[in-house]
Amino acid sequence: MTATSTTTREAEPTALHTPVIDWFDQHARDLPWRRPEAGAWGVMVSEFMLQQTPVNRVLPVYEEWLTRWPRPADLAAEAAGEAVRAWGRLGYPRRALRLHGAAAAIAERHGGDVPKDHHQLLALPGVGEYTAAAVASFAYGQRHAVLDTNVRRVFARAVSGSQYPPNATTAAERKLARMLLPEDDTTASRWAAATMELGALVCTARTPSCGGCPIVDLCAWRGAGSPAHEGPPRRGQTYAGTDRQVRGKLLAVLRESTRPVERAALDAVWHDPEQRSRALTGLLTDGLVERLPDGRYRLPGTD
DNA sequence: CAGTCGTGGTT
DNA sequence: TAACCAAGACT
Repeated sequence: MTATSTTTREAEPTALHTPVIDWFDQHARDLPWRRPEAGAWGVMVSEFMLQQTPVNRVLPVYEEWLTRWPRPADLAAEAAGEAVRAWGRLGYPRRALRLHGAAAAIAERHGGDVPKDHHQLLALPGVGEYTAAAVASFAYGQRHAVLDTNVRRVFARAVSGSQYPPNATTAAERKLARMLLPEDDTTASRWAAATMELGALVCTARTPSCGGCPIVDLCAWRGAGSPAHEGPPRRGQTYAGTDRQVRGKLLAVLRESTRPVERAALDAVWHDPEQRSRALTGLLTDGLVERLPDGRYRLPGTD
């Protein structure tokens, strides 16, 4: 026997794998981007949409996009403004612009196929550390540490014994995630999806369902008596009255209009002229809005 | 590294 | 009801 009798009471890193993956086999949601027919492009589209937007709101828009633009080249052939319009009310519409840009880069540089290489993925607009790892892992079955907010919370609790992870991803978290990663690609990919799902369904931020957790007996946070988060409040951003709200209102007008709109129509969305102007300038700078020679406005490239 | 960037459901 | 939260990226 490999007598790995440790003197500590810490579980072996691999002790978490089987219960979490078995739980995933039983409880994984049947999401469209997890089905084989989704392909790498489906996975990539879903990852963009899921950046800061809940699954339930993504589902219908995802279906629309994949039906309308089944391949990256299909999206790349459209005006960027069409992507912004089809983004609907998912929020953070710059993601639509970036996804359109990623599709164009894939069409031009990668022969129309979502690249498999992690470094090439990272080079695409809108693809950061998380999304590159997620696409490589979920679409191509590669072995990557996939650190999203769910996984970070699961690790913070189960391993580090904290209620919440740090505000920003730390080097220590990356190191831990790599240490916990199963050796073979297939299991690692499964592990990534399973830990994410566990965080989304059981080990939730507000009120975790520890009764249904497959690793509750191994959880360091539970073992410590579920201590409350220490330190300053983790976030706090009001939305009402911010430039973001004004930008949202402006863009909503343009999204819903097939035709270019007059400046007056945009001015009607907000009372404060200064903030209005600042928001519109920001949208123009970001490339989310286009100003025509006649002074009207529209989503970029739309007729 | 902290600020910015949408939107809507839940507590 | 105000605050929190949701598969982040970018500057």
